[in-house]
Amino acid sequence: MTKRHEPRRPEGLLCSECAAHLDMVGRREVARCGKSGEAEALASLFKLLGDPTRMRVLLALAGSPLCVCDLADSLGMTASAISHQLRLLKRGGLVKSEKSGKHVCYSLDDSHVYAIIHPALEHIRE
Amino acid sequence: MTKRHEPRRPEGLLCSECAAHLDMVGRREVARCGKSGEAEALASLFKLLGDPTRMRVLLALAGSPLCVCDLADSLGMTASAISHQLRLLKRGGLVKSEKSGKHVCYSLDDSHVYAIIHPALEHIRE
DNA sequence: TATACAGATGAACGATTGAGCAACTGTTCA
DNA sequence: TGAACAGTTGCTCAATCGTTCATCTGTATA
Repeated sequence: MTKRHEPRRPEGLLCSECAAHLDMVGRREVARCGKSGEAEALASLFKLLGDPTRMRVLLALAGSPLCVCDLADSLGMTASAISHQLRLLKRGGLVKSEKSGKHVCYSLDDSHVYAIIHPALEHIRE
Repeated sequence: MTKRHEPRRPEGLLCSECAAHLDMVGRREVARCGKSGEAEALASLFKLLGDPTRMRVLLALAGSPLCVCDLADSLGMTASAISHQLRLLKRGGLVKSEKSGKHVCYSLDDSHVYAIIHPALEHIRE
């Protein structure tokens, strides 16, 4: 006989009640904001996420905070290119930086990033 | 004495248990996918969302399905411009179309769209 | 102080892209 | 049939964007 325990929830899924709630609230609020001028702000946020280099930077930082040269090494790009993109990500409030001696350590600034990327991941996996 | 009822949940928020679960799973999965080649697919999905015209189209369609000329009217653009963007959105699996006589009716193709836009909305509202 | 390294920044180049125009297809209605 | 309308598509152009290169600042080490 199996022991009584918390019901196992499939990874990445919410309980049906919460999923329905999230879905309903999401639809209503998304449809409503079409009337106000938030479309442009949304678009520029997504544009920030819509570049392969910047996305790879964000995913790397989702693993752990990294300095510019580590990012450049692991992505196989110049530090200059990475620095340019980090500047945009920082201006958009997606990453923050902390100076420590000669290095500058970057990390994600906003847990919303996970909440945005995760459903997108489910979309591209169809 | 107040009647016993479902606890009122603030709009747009999940119960704390589900929120924590979603957050945890989100972080883990997002960090992990950095290693596989999904960054490019994610970026091209977000690039699709990263244009003001396309975002306004999506938000309009979140309200209700619309034909091209209605979209063009309500957004103050030519049908050609809208059609060009709808083509991209359709190719990306974000909208679907249904022909009905002279008109072509477009609607959102994926409920993930809400799940992606909603947290983004919370981000830009800080 | 001199050297080396991490990072930032501005200019410039090549590539991409959104919108407009014109031409075209397909449907409706007189 | 023919006119009118809805929508699509190829072409073009101006604007935007990402990367590279050269240069500059600031910090650590010899």
